[in-house]
Amino acid sequence: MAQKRASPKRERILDVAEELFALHGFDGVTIRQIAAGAEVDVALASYHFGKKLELFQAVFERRAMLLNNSRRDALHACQKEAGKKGPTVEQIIESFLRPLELAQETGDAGWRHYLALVAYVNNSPYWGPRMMSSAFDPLVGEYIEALRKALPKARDESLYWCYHNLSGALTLTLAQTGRIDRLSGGKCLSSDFQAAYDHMIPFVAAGFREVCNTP
Amino acid sequence: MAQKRASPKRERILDVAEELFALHGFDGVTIRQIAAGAEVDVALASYHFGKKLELFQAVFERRAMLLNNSRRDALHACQKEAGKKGPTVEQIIESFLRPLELAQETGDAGWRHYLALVAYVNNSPYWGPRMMSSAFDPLVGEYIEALRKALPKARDESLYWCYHNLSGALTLTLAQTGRIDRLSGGKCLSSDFQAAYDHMIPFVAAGFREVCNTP
DNA sequence: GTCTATACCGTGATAGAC
DNA sequence: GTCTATCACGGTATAGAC
Repeated sequence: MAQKRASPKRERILDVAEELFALHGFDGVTIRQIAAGAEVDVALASYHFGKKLELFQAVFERRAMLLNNSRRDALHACQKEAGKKGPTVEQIIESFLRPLELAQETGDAGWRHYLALVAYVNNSPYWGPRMMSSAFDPLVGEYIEALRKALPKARDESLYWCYHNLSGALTLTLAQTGRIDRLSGGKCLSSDFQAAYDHMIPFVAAGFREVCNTP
Repeated sequence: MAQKRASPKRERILDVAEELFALHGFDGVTIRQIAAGAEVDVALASYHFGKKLELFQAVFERRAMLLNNSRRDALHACQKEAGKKGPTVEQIIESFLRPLELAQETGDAGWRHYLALVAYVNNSPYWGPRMMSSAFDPLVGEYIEALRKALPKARDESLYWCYHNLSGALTLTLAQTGRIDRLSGGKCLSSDFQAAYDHMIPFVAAGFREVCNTP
């Protein structure tokens, strides 16, 4: 059933599937739409990936490791730079979010689509528990530990709920719904990631401090 | 094609559709599943609601007005209580969130499902722009105005981005994905709405102050 | 007016021939 | 790797029972 090596058509299937799944969800997309978008025969998707679900998982996993790596690098870099006293809350949040901004602002639209797909999965009561934890929670655990060090008085529950708030704000940003465009009458744009993170980082850091600086 | 009066089967269709749409999204649910869940004939859904899309909209709209009303009441109550100087950021956020907690903690599971559906819609790049703005943005505008009064130095963009962060944190809470349960090793529960809002309110209020107290 | 049984017809996932 | 056939399922319309 197909090797894992990169063939151009195989990659095109993944690219198109990524975009369509991000926009319409797993059930809102048909193999035929994907095949048409990639300009390949319907059957080639099953040839390379097997069932529709397996294609979905392949799309989800393709960039997960890359993302985890660049985040881990950013976290370790800021820890190294901060020395023994450890990084501040802002620095930690920054190292969590900026790798996403970098990915989104590559010319490669694929990263934007992929991150919208992660938003879909993370917010889904069906897919969330099935796919998010295994792919991302190990590294999130490292972030929580770094935050605990920066906020030594924090209760565990507070740390997790604050992370939950961060994750939610981030998820809505990744989803690219354009709602803020309308609400603000065009003053803010969903596509303006830099503005999103510039506002999110101090917002979230202040939230962590407020909630986690009391034992 | 049917009047709007309440018939028991009609309500059951709405209830089941609400739950299934919230869990699986529009395309992940079939009319037949809904009919089976409601123990009615397949054709009854089209009899009462017409096309699948219209059923979806009927579900979405059924509780939207009720929700807006209880929020508006809460906002006006806190404004009245605060007098001429106006309510604090905390009080405004509280009046935005607590009505949801009340709804979720009714015995009526319908409200939990409905709010999970709102989370699905709000986070969807497809449905979000089509359904959220018309239903909820007018009242959100009132909230923004109240916040502007409490944060007179704020730039417009900052207010909107902060609201976006609030909306994201809230959305993930409404979605009930159970991810925090795993991540925290059971210390926090998606189903514990009181804990969620108790942590969200100070978190968000501090974020607004941090980002919006500079011109 | 409310509801059921059934039929229609398009579409989708997938297997198997080539 | 590609093309085609299969077969189940889904949305919806219709006819008529209660």
